[in-house]
Amino acid sequence: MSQLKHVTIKTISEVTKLSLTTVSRVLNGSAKKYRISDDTQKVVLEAAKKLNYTPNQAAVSLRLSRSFSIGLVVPTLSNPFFADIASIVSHSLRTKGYSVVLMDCDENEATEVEAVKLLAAQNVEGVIVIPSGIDSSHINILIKRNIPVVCIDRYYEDIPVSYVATNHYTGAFSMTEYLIRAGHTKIVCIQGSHSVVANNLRVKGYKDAMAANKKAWVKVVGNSFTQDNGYIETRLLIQKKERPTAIFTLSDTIMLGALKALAEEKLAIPYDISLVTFDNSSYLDFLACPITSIAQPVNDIANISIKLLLDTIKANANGVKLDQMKLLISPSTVYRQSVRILK
Amino acid sequence: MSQLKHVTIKTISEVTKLSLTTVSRVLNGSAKKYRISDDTQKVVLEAAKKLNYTPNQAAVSLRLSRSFSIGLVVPTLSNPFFADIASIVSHSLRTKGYSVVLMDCDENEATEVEAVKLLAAQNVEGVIVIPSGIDSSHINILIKRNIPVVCIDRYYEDIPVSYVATNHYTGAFSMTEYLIRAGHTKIVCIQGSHSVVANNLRVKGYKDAMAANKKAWVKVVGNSFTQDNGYIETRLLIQKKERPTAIFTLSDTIMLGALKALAEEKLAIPYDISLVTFDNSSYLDFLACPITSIAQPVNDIANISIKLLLDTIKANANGVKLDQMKLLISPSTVYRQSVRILK
DNA sequence: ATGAAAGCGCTAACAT
DNA sequence: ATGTTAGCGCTTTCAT
Repeated sequence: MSQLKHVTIKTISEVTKLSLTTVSRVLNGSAKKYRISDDTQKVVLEAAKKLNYTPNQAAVSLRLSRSFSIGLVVPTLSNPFFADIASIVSHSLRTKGYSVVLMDCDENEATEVEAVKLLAAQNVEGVIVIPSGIDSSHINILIKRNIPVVCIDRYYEDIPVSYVATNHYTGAFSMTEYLIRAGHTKIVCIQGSHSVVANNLRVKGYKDAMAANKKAWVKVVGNSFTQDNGYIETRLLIQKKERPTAIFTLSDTIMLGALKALAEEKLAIPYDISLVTFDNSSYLDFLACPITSIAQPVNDIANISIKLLLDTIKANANGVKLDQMKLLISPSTVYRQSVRILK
Repeated sequence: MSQLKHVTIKTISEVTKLSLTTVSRVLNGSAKKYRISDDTQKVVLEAAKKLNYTPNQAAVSLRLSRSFSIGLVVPTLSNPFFADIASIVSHSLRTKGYSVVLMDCDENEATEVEAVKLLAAQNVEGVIVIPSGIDSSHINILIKRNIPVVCIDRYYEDIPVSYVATNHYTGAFSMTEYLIRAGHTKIVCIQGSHSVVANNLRVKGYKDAMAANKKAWVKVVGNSFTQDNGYIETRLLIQKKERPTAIFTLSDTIMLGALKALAEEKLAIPYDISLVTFDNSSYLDFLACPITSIAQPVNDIANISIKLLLDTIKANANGVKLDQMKLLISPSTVYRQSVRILK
């Protein structure tokens, strides 16, 4: 290790002939609290600057038992929805004095468990997690250690952790009703993975809307949030003699697959078949036929989660236990030209 | 602070009636090195598990003067290219025992400077940065503190920092030649921001290819990596009497704007005009006309950067100074149906 | 095979 | 207005 000797407050104390305490006080901004003279402050500050001093965070953390860092656990940043949230979270927490330790779990539950354990060991002051699975035992490690947790998007049934998510149910419900109002009766829903709560809520929204409007032709197909799934299911659907009049894909990835299948069969949207989706990626506007979509309220979700987490941390520090919050943020619908009005 | 007393090695030492030293040795895996008996090991391990012990990273860091963390500075995760890199970096570094501290700078240079300073204060062992600007002084803070740095995508002319990037020049060059070989003569290039090195290299690739093939009709327009820019420039271009036969947009965002302008004027790709782009977002396959594109080698870039950084860290620890590396990774071209063969 | 003790860099009682 | 000192949790040299 040929590192040049680190500059510490001790170095500065020697150089300035002042005590460690005084140097420390000046350097961490509690100078006026201890009425340290302007002259002294100046001497210390100058020495610090000249020596290029930076505090050793490990020492501060150890001393204060605070890490000034917050964990962010995401399934994968390849998903733009998660990436957008990570972007806001990282950026916003930094302005509040926290570093963000990122854990990308590659959509793997086992990886997520490891990630959470690592965060616990690092004594993060809180963690925001977008869970990949349904098992909550690893989250319990955090709870037991009294580390505040906020879930985004997906949540656990069995533990009292606050969460904020899109109101998937009302989103899917209102989109389905929109199709029904437009005169569609044979509306099929291509879903993502059943092990994802968000998916199931969307499916329920679709089903309930169909039931509420006395539509008998209820059909849910598919099993994953992939283009392949959208492609395969759509191919199967359009081959049947009783072809749906509208397709509701539960994600943009699924939608892309559906699009490909429709194009291959030369079916035009919305003339031959209507198509709506969930996510509202920015390219929807620029497709051959711009696709109507439910838009998740990413900004609100990220900002509310941060506020919730920081509030919990603060309450915790004061020995107060905050109630679990369940916040469902209403998504908006972006109407484009992919739905044919049949009546 | 109503925290329950933390479990430390001291707790375990008291419970097991063994010394701190022994407990520490067992817990950090150096048991056999000190020939600690199996019985003792078992006792310690069991107590640790029962008490739910996790080491205090701050203490370890302080003691070892190692942080086990690496900084990742990105302009914004809203850009899928950066998000993909962040995903791989976070995931891969964790398997190598490092945490990743994420700094999303919101494409703001001042924010980036702050971010870098924070990373320095945290004693990260290295940092991977995708620079937002061209000023390098903040990076010098890291260099001075002997913290290894690797740049991705963009780099600094004036400091000897290793970097890895797409070979923007050859990518644009070969794409342009492809258009020329297809018989195009009036090829226009819609560029992004001139303050971005990657942009300028792409422009140069385009120009050089045109020159190498003696094409006089060389035209570069535009000034930012946005849909608006693509839209506006394309509207202007197609209004002219001497309309280009092909448009080369230097990013997918720009391309989306171009697409919109073309659709509004009912110009069909590739029949009325050909279109190629740079980035290769996954939706290109599903557009009305699938668009031919240069694909950045994200995986290679991320993995090579990581290797480079870790090698530098290792060398550093041994007092060796590694040479600056400049790695340009060749992008690939994904051919789709957006180019009309004119000869 | 196990332990005692020093010290990493910092902060905060507790002096004065 | 400034200084002395103990200690946060851990690793490691040096003993035994």
